[in-house]
Order: sequence, then C-alpha cells, then structure tokens
Amino acid sequence: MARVNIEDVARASGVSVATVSRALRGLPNVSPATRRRVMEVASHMGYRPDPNAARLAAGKTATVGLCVTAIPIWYTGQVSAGAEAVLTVAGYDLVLIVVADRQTRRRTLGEAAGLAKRVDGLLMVDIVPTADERVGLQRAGLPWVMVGAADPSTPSVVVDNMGGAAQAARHLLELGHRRIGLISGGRAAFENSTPRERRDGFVEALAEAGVRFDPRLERPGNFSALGGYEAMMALLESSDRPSAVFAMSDEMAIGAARAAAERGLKVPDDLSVVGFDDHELAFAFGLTTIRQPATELGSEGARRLLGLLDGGPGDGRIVLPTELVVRESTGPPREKHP
Amino acid sequence: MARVNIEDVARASGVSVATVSRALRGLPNVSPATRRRVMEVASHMGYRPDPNAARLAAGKTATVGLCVTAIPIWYTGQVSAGAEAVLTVAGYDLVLIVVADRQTRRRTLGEAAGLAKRVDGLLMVDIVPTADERVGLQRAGLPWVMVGAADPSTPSVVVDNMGGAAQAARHLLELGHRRIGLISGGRAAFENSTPRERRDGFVEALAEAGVRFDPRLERPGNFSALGGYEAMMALLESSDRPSAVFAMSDEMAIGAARAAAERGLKVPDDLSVVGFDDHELAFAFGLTTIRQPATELGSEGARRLLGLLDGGPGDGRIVLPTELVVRESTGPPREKHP
DNA sequence: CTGAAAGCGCTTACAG
DNA sequence: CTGAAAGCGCTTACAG
Repeated sequence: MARVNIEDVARASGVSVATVSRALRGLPNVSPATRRRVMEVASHMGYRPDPNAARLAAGKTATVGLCVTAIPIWYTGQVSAGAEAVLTVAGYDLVLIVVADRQTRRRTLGEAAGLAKRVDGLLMVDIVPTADERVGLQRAGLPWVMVGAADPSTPSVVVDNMGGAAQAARHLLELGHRRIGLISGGRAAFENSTPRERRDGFVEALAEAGVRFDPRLERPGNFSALGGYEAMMALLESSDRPSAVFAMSDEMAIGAARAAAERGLKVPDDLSVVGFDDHELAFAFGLTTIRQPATELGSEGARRLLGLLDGGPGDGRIVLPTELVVRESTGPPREKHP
Repeated sequence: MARVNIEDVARASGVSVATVSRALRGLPNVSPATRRRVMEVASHMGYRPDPNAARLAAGKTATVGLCVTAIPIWYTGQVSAGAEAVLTVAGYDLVLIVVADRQTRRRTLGEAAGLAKRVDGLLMVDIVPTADERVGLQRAGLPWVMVGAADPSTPSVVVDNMGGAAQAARHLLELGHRRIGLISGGRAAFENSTPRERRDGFVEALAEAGVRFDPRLERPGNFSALGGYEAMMALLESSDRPSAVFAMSDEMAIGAARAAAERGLKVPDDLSVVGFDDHELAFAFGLTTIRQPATELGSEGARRLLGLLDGGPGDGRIVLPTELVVRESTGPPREKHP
C-alpha cells in the first residue's frame, strides 16, 4: 500500500510540499542541492506520486486513448504496437477503446466530455469521426489524430493507398494480365477512405494502360480471410473469370488463393494473386503483396499526437510509402495475352 | 470542457453533494423521488463524474491492466479482445502494459506500488511473475490472475496444453507416423509453463504408444512463422528426417510447411504437419491443428479478475479444453509404416 | 433518508 | 529559490 505521500517526503526532506512537487517533476526554480536531497529522500522512501491526484489537480491524465474498430486483427496489432512503443517512452498510459458498433460508438466518441476526463488525446485507427463527434471532441478540448484513414481537417498519418494499389495493378499489367479482379472492403464496421482510395488507384492504373475495369469483377471481401475466400469463389463462377486478382488485404488474398486451389486452379499459372499488407504469414504463402508500414503508422500517429499535446501545430497529413514485394503468387497469364 | 461538477448538480437539484453522489451511484438510502430528480437534473446538465476525483477519494481506479509480452501477435489479440469485451461491460477501463524485456518488466511489475495507483488489478497473459514481483504485488494489495500460464498459488485460466498436444500426437500416431518432429517454443521473452506442458503431453502420448521421442527431432521455433520455417529447415537436414511434425503454434506450423515446400516435399504426402491454435488463416492453409479457445481465455480471465475485485475467493484454476481439427496437412506416411 | 465536513494527494498561482 | 494556501471533484464516515 506504499502509503508514503508527498507530505511525508516534504517532512523528511525539510522542505515544503510545493518544493517537493517541483523538484520531482524537474520544474525550474529549485536549487540543485534541494532537488538532489528531495530526490534522494523520495527514492529512499519509495515514494510514487499518485497519478490520480496529479490528474485531478493538473487536469491532465498522461493517458492516450487508442480507438480501434476491432482488436484481434493483424493491422490493429501492428498499429497498436507502434503506438504503444512511443507512448510508453513518453510516459503516457494507453487505454484501449473499442468502437465497434453504433452503441459502443455513442458510449465512447459520443461522450467526449466523459472521455476528456480519462484521456488527454485520442488516436483513431481507421475511424472517421462524424460531424457531431468532431464537435463534441473539440468542445471537450480533446485533440485527436487519425491513423489509416485521413481527413483534410485533421492531423493524420496514412499510407499511400492509391499508389500502392496502382503498384499492384501495374505489376499485373506488366505480366500481361488484362482481366483483373478486385476483392475490396465491403461491409466494414465503419466507412473510411481506405477501400475507396485503393479502388481508385487500382482502376486508374488500369485505365492508364488502356484497360477498362469491369465492375463485375469486383467483390467485397470484408477484409477477412473467409471473406476473400467467398469473394473469389463468386468471381470464379463467371465463365469469363479473371486471370488475376488484387485483394485489398493479405488475409483476403490468402483466402482467395485457397478458393482457387479448391476449384482446382493453380496459383499463379491459372490465377495470379496480389495482396496488400505484407502480413507476417505472406512469405509462407509465397504471396506477392504491397507492403505497408503498419507499425510505423502507429508510431508516427503517436508522435503526431504527442506533438499536439505539447501544443504543436498539428494540421496536415503524413503519407507513408508502400512497396511491391514480388513472391510466387503472380506470373504471366496462361492463355492468350503474351 | 463540460465543466459541470457534482456541486452544480447538487445546487440544481436542491440536495447535498453527498446525496447526489449516492443517488448517481445507485447506493442505498436515497428516496426514490430524490434519486429520480437527481438523475434527471444530472443528465439534463450533461454531468459526467470525474473519474480522477472518484479514484482519489475512493482509492479505486475502475481500471484493469492487461500485461502482455507483445502486442502484434495472434494470440495476444484474441485474448485481449476477450478480456476487453467483459471489462468494458463491467465498466472498467483497460490499460495496455507491455512487459517485453527486463527493463520494461522492472518499470511495470517491479513497481507494484506505482501500478496499484493506476489499476485495481492485473491480467497477466503468458507471464509468470517472479517471487519478488509477487511479494510486491501482494504488498501493494494488487490482485492478479494469470492467463495462458498457470501457477498453483494464483487464480489462473489456461488451456489443456498437455491434452491438446497429446491429441496432436495421437492423431499422427493413428495415421501411422512413428518418427515425429517437434517444433517448440524456445527463446520466448519469458519462460512459462505452456511450452513445457505441450512438450510433456506430446512426449507422453508417444510413449503410451510405445514410441520413444527422439530429442534430436526437437527444434525451437520461437512461436513465429519464420522461427518455424528455420526449425523445419534444420529438421530436414537430417538424413533420417521425420515423416510428421507437431508445431506448438499455427504460425510455426505454417512456416514449417513452407520450408518443406521449398525443399520439394509435399504436405502431407512427404510430411504431415499439425499446429496449435486454429489461427484465422489455418483453414486457408488446410492446416490440421489443435484449436484453443483463445478469446475465451481472455474473457474468462477477466471474469475471474472481476470476481477477485468484488472480494470473491479466487484461488484455483480453470482449464479450457482443446479440439483436434483435421484438415489436409496430415495423412499417412508415404513409406514403410502401414 | 439526508447533510456538513473532513479527507484523498497532488498542482498552481501568489507572495516573498 | 521557497512556502502557505487554495483548489481540483469526488467519497465516506459521522450525526442526525
């Protein structure tokens, strides 16, 4: 119960409580000798300031809220890990806030006044606050940065989704593919810009090569392996099936490859597959993919937020690059096209 | 800045601050009429109690610390999701505490006095506190429950590791395998009982069938896909290579299958592979595996901790069952054995 | 069933 | 450079 409090330390070191507070927090206007003595006494007594008292008195929580739509997801894990690393070093606690459905959303983002008392700022992972939510957050004086999904009026760090999708498309085009399927997002928990950007980048790159994207070749895969599997099964039912497919995530791509295998199709001979992520297991699948720096997304987002909390500027967005990683799931089409 | 505080509410509803506090928290000894009025006024004014003040006054944080050795891992994600769901419903915040190396460990588990001021209890995922750490936690009055790794003297919820590993072994034995490799944990961040239990269950099941486990067939895979890959490569170098392998996680199993493929071996004809987890992507690999209820591990652990926080008993352990899921990565050995 | 008051352990102007 | 004091917003005996 380490019941030693600041008053005990003050008494033991023969100074006032105020001086102890200043000395321990590294504030100016404390003589070196005093500071040294106080620090010694405090450490000797095993004194740990009570964060709750500090929060109440100072109005700051030294805590950041990490808002995610779901925890058990590769992407969430990467981003969280990146964020945690920088927040911890900066002395911030990280509380997890899952914003999965309308209900939890109302209880969290909708309660900015309550939220503001538990965290100093928010990191929104792939979440786009509504107009109402923004107003609430602003009114509560709660700064936030967006990660993964961007917004012109909010500090955000994103990945070059259009560019990445274009890399995928061009890679397939160069191999000679013309009829290319797309496994996209679909009924994600909340709409955000990512699937749209990847779609746009993909379609544009095709257009630049003179290939018109056939919308019948697009299927939602819900960013899950099973969704990718089902999407691919649907695409394979067509008599005029694609010779290649771009999935907006590795998990969907892997599901898609599975579907092809079940239909007796060889990857890449009968079907080329490219994903997006460079998931830990992508190499084991030999999956060609667009690597995105998911951990960095989290660490950059956290740095950004810390900047805001220090009163920094904060507008603008950071765009992180993607990289094409060629493995064995892509190759030239078997028929026709050279 | 929702600056309305409890005093404002008291004034507006014509009662004392104490009464507002009681009414809003559902404490007894408040007349129904008063309670109703206070609640109405409070909600009308948009009053949100300040958790920091409540914590300071009551000495409780309504927060649980989730201690993990690493975030971006399938298992951690599952467990965290399970825990988060029940904690949120119970009104607890969840702070993430990463205990990766000695340093972070000292700063967190080693600082029980400080920890006790930010959380009411701890959920330790695959972490075994040292004797010193236990003493510190106890002295600080901080209850904890262990998840994934058990300990006789601590409330814990685990999976039937021995039983699960035995299921894997028996499945392979029934198929006719006799020379079976083992890809185990190895240099995990911190030792815990899980790898040992799985090894014991595996070896015992072999022994029961009259098969003596050849220790040269064991390689550490570090619970990662790459580790599994490397471990398998090493196992395949032997002239007397195994006809089957059991990996203690799906990620390692998938890495192992990849290694086999690169060496020109077909799964399962040349090599049977069974994993442990039933990872989201296991189906896409056609991986035979031992399914473990990872999410339930987290939710049960959280329930257990809430029980402790309510002053419940708390000793003993819960063991969750595993299940063999047969897919296509296992089959009879090609040569000799029937 | 209700209120007055002390207390939780800090931080922060304000004086000096 | 240092201290006395108010204040942060609650909870909790204690009286009544």
